[in-house]
Amino acid sequence: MEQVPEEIRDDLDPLERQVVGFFVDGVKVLGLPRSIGEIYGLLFVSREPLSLDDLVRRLGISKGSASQGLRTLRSLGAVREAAGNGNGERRTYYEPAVELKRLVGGFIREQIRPHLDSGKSKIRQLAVTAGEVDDADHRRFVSERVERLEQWMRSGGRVLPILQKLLGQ
Amino acid sequence: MEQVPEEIRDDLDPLERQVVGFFVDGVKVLGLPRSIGEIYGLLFVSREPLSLDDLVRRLGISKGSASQGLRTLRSLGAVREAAGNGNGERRTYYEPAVELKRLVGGFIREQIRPHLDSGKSKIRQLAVTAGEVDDADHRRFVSERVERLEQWMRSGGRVLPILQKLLGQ
DNA sequence: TGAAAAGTTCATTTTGAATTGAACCAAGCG
DNA sequence: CGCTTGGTTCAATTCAAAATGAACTTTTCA
Repeated sequence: MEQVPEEIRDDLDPLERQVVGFFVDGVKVLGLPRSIGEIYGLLFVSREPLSLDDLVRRLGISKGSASQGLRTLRSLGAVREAAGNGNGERRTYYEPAVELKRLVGGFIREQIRPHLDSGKSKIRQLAVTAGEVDDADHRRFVSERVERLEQWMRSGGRVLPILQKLLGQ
Repeated sequence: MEQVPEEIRDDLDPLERQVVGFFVDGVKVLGLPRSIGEIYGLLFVSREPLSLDDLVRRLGISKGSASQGLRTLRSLGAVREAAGNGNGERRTYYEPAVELKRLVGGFIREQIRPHLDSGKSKIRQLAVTAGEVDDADHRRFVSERVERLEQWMRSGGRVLPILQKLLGQ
C-alpha cells in the first residue's frame, strides 16, 4: 500500500507541492492521468534533471506509473533526456520541455490529429449508411446532417495549423 | 438493472446507432460523459425534437442521466427547447444546436474559461510562494518558471477569441 | 559468468467519475 | 383537493481508467 517506505520517502516542499498540484489539475483538463501531471510538474520546478527513481521517491508513486508516465510525456515531446551523462552513467535523467509551441504541437499530433482522422473515416462510413435510407425525405435530412459533420471536420483541420502558429509565441 | 423494461424499449436503428457512437467518442475526447454524447447524438439524427422521455426510452438510459445530461447540454448551448408547444403541452422537446460556432463558444465559456481563470489565480499564489524562496539562485530559477506559466496563460487568453472567430465559419 | 541496478510490462487492485433509481417537487386537471 | 404526469435531486452502486507491484528483460561491471 505504502508505495515507498516511510524512511526512504522524500516529501515535496510547499512550493513543489503547489506546482505539482497546478499541473495535476492542468492535465486533468486535457484528459491525461494525474501521474503525468505530477511527473511533469515536479520536473518543471526542478533545477536539476530527475531520474525515474527520483520521481518515484519524491512523488511516492510506483515505478510502473513513473515508467508509463515518462513514456507518454516523451511521446508528447513534453520531456527530453538530459544531455551529457555518457560517462559511465546508466541512469537517464529527464528535463521538461517548456516551450508552449512544442507542448501544443505534441498534444495536437498525439491526441487531436488521431481523433480527427478516425472521426473523418467514421463520417465516410456514416455517409454510406445515410445514402441507404429508404424514405427520400428522411434521406435528404440525414445527408444534410452528415454534410454538416464534414464541415465541422474541415473547420477543425483548417484551424489546427493556425492554432499551432499562434501559440508559437 | 434493465433500465427500461424490454416491452417498452424502442431500440436504435443502425444509422442512429452509428451517429450516437460517433458522438459518444467525440465527447469522450472533450472529457464529457458518454450519456451526453448519446443524447446529443440522437437529437442530431432526429428530424423531430425529442422529449426527456423519448431519450430515456430510445437510449435506454435512466431519467436521472437524461435530466442531468440535458442540463449540461443546455448550459453549453448545445441544445435548445423546440419552439411552439404552448398549446396545453407540458412536456418540453429539445433540438440540437448544429452551428459549430455556437458549440465551440459554449464549450469555451463553460469548460475552458473557468479553468483558465482558476489557473491564473493559482499562478498568482505560486508567484508569492516563489518569492519567499530563501536561496537567491533558486528563487531566480523558480520565478523564471512562474513567469513562463504566466506567458502560457496570456497566450491561451489571446488565442481563444481568435479560435472562436475562425470557427464561426 | 553472475550479481546488481535500471527500466518495462501487464495482471490485479484501487479509486473516482458516471449512472442508476427511489424519493421528492411542481404543475395541470377532473 | 387528490391523482397523474413531467421533471429534478442526490445517496448508493457500477464501471472504466489509472495505479500498483511482482515478474521479467536488459545492461553493465567486477
